[in-house]
Amino acid sequence: MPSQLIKIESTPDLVDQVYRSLLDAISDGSMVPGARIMQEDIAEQLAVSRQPVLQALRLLKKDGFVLDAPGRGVLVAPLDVAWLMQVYQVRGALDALAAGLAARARCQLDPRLISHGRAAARGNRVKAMMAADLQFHAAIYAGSGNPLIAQTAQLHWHHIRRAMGAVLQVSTMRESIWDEHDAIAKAIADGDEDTAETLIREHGEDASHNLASLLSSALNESAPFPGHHSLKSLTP
Amino acid sequence: MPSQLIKIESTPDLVDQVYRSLLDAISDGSMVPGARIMQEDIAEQLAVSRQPVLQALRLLKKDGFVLDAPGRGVLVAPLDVAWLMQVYQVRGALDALAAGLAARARCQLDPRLISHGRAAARGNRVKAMMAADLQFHAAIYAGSGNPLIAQTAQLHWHHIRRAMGAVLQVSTMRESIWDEHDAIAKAIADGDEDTAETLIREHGEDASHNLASLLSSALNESAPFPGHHSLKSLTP
DNA sequence: TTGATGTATTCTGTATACAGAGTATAAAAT
DNA sequence: ATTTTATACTCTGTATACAGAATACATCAA
Repeated sequence: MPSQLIKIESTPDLVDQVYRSLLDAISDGSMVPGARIMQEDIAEQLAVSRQPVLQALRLLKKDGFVLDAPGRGVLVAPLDVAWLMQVYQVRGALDALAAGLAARARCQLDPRLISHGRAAARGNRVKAMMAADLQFHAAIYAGSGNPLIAQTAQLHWHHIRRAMGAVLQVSTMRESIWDEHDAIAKAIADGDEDTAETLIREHGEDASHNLASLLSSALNESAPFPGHHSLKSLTP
Repeated sequence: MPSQLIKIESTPDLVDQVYRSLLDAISDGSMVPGARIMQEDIAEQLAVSRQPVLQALRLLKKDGFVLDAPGRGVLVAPLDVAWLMQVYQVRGALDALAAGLAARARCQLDPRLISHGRAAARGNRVKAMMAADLQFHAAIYAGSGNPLIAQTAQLHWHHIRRAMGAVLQVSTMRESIWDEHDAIAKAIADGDEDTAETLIREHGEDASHNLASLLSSALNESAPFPGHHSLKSLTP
């Protein structure tokens, strides 16, 4: 018998790679909301044929990141405050569910999530803040024991990330959210379902209102400037 | 100015049509759980090329209706009680959210939904019962004013429909659920958010437990019999 | 008869080719 | 100069063609 062999991981599918590349580019704002997407351009930039691009675009359409523009292919979905609020509502419900389940399981979240989060909040790198925030919430999803929650909410986070990137205000990520996170983690560890659900619900509503006001004012003043398509290459 | 013209509806996309056809076939059980899917077969049955089939399968994979079978394409997702429970959990949260929002809007559900539901429950056509059930819940989604809820939950209903079809027991749909529906509708109309959420939550948990026990016993006894692929034609 | 190895088949994923729909441009008429 | 019409171009969706990977079968050896 040969010594332990490392299992080979599944084929990196071109469609998946294109999907991720586009999702990233849209989420981080390098593909401007409202910009028209041309399959051939994307295909050329990523050095693949139009086929995988076509399929990836269809997946993104299902997720709401691109919209049909009947006569002229697809568009990067414009930022829409109403839509964002709907996303927040659903994510709030999922967060509450996950927090309750995690509390029932008396899940111990890694304390470093919070300390790292505080550190990021003290800095001024918005991306790091958002990443830490997501990591904390993702830990709750994982702790819920229901992978469907994470799968669904993960997509919502991309929408939120996009909106946050649009309002590049550092204030969006005030440090106090980590006090809230701390309280939530404690409630979960104590197995206090009701408190965990209530806290995370309020937490989500705060974030929602906060982003709504920032975004709606930002959308009104900013004149949208034309596309600066730039995708990361598939082969890093 | 020409007189009112009826707007022409968007192109019936082949991919969408294949997607719906497959989703229907999987949901109603005519494509057996665990059966292997061959693109060429599907393409031939629907009289299209493999291309739209390929894309539709990828969408279905994202939804969890088909699974990757690394070396051999895709499989109709086997019925899995644990997975179903997770679906029910998420749907429960969405239902509660929708019911609360609908109550806040003091939404008046069409009373015929319930009377028709009772009529169906007295009959013995399982499909009609499930349809009435879905219609009631869909009305709540619509009443919530948040289309994202409906979009997400709708997929879950297909999973549930599939599981219900597998346990063809009429008892699954006892008439008493329409008493529960009635109470929920009243709470919504009265604007009583808490009651509506609580009632629909219990309602969902009952259904979940009910289906879980039926399904797990059914899965243990039934010897799965080989595929009887049969798809509805694209052009009816 | 059982096991292993080589070959052929099958099926998927990607690329290329083709046809149709729509838009924009240019030319012509008022 | 403005409006209308015709032509060319662009881009999408679908079909076909191609190459690689995996499986199943058959052949051969023990």
